[in-house]
Amino acid sequence: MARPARLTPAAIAAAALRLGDREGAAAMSMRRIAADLDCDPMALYRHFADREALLDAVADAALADARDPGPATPWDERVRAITFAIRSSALRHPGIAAHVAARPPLGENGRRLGAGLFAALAEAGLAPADVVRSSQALIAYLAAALAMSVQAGSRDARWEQVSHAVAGLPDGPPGEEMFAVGSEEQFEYGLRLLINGIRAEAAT
Amino acid sequence: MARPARLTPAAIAAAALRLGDREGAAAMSMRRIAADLDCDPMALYRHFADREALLDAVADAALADARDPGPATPWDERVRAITFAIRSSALRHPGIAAHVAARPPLGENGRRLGAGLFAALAEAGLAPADVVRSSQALIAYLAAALAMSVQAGSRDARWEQVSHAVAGLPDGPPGEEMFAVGSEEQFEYGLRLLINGIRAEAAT
DNA sequence: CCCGTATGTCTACGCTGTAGACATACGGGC
DNA sequence: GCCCGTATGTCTACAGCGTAGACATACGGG
Repeated sequence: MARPARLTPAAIAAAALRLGDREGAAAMSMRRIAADLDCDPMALYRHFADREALLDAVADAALADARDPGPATPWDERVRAITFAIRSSALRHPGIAAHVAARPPLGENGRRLGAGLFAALAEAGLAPADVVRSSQALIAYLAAALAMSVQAGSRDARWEQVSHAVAGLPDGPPGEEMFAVGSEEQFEYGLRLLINGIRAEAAT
Repeated sequence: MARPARLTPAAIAAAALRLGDREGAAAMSMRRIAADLDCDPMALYRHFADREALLDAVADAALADARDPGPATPWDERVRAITFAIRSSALRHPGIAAHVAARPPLGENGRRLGAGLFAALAEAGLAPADVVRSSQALIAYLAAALAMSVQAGSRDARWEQVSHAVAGLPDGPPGEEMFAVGSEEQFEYGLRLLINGIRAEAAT
């Protein structure tokens, strides 16, 4: 990657994101990112306090194309849409999906999507305190499902082992998606549980 | 810590757990653990394939005192009990709670508690496939809530900033627990959403 | 008694994040 | 036009990490 005229936080984050996509999460070290930008590793510290701050920016950059359908959409569909948008944006960059999941959404995109979630839940008729609690439950679920999706693809797919071990099933063929942990279908099921729970809560 | 007569996986995990409790997650390096056991770092590799495997054992050890109330308890209370037990066991060891959250529960204790969860959900009347899906949704939520609890205590409590930023509230006094993200009350709220969602699902 | 295996030790390699001193380039005030 | 303060990038160096590979020792069964 050619070096830009001047380094900026956005350019650095974008370069790191591409690097992570291309070579995996482990490649996103300060030295490696700097090499990709053809600059000194220490130059990055002029723009980010530390590696953690840089990765936060990368995580937010990964959410740039996640869209909130806006207030015209019914609240439950909007919640679904925002949640799925975050999920698929993050999964498009598996290298940093784990980081997206592990960090509070403090960047520009995170705040934008969070605001949409708040608005949708308020429209559902929840009390303000429950709006906060519900959205955090949703984000928590989303984050963990994301982390599992990423892990399921790597290592030895150990989550499948869990289902087998716990269910006491034989270790034969897994019956396909029954144990596809990070799958979209699995994700959607849990999301439905939460949305139905929210609907019930709003009705009281 | 005195060195045991012979190193065993259990002894190593226990020592690492104590070390993590005493000096924080960052202290659980192979070198530091070995120093605590008064042995060579490489000796640990005779008992664990790599650091990751060792931390898995530590995470499982942290769940040793989490209890499943057993089949006599109604399914929803049992789900609550197991989930809370895992949460509080993990929080008792904040140094490794993040690791508990990030790893599939493949250890002895993890399987035991997972089996309890499966049994409770089956008793709720869910189809087998939905038992798996629901339990994974619960575990996902639990894991993320755990991770947030731990983070909330460290760094700069940035999750609170999220609520403020997204809600567009002034940065004045936080109104106490309204934004206490990893709090037990927040956790319980999300858990109730899920359990109510499960109940609804089981009714169909 | 002896040998194979299990266990622990030592050294070394390549990597990490980042502190601190230094060079350079730029933009506004005289 | 010059000059200086600040912003930006570079260099060196340090302490720490996980762990590969060769080596020593200790133990239990034939």
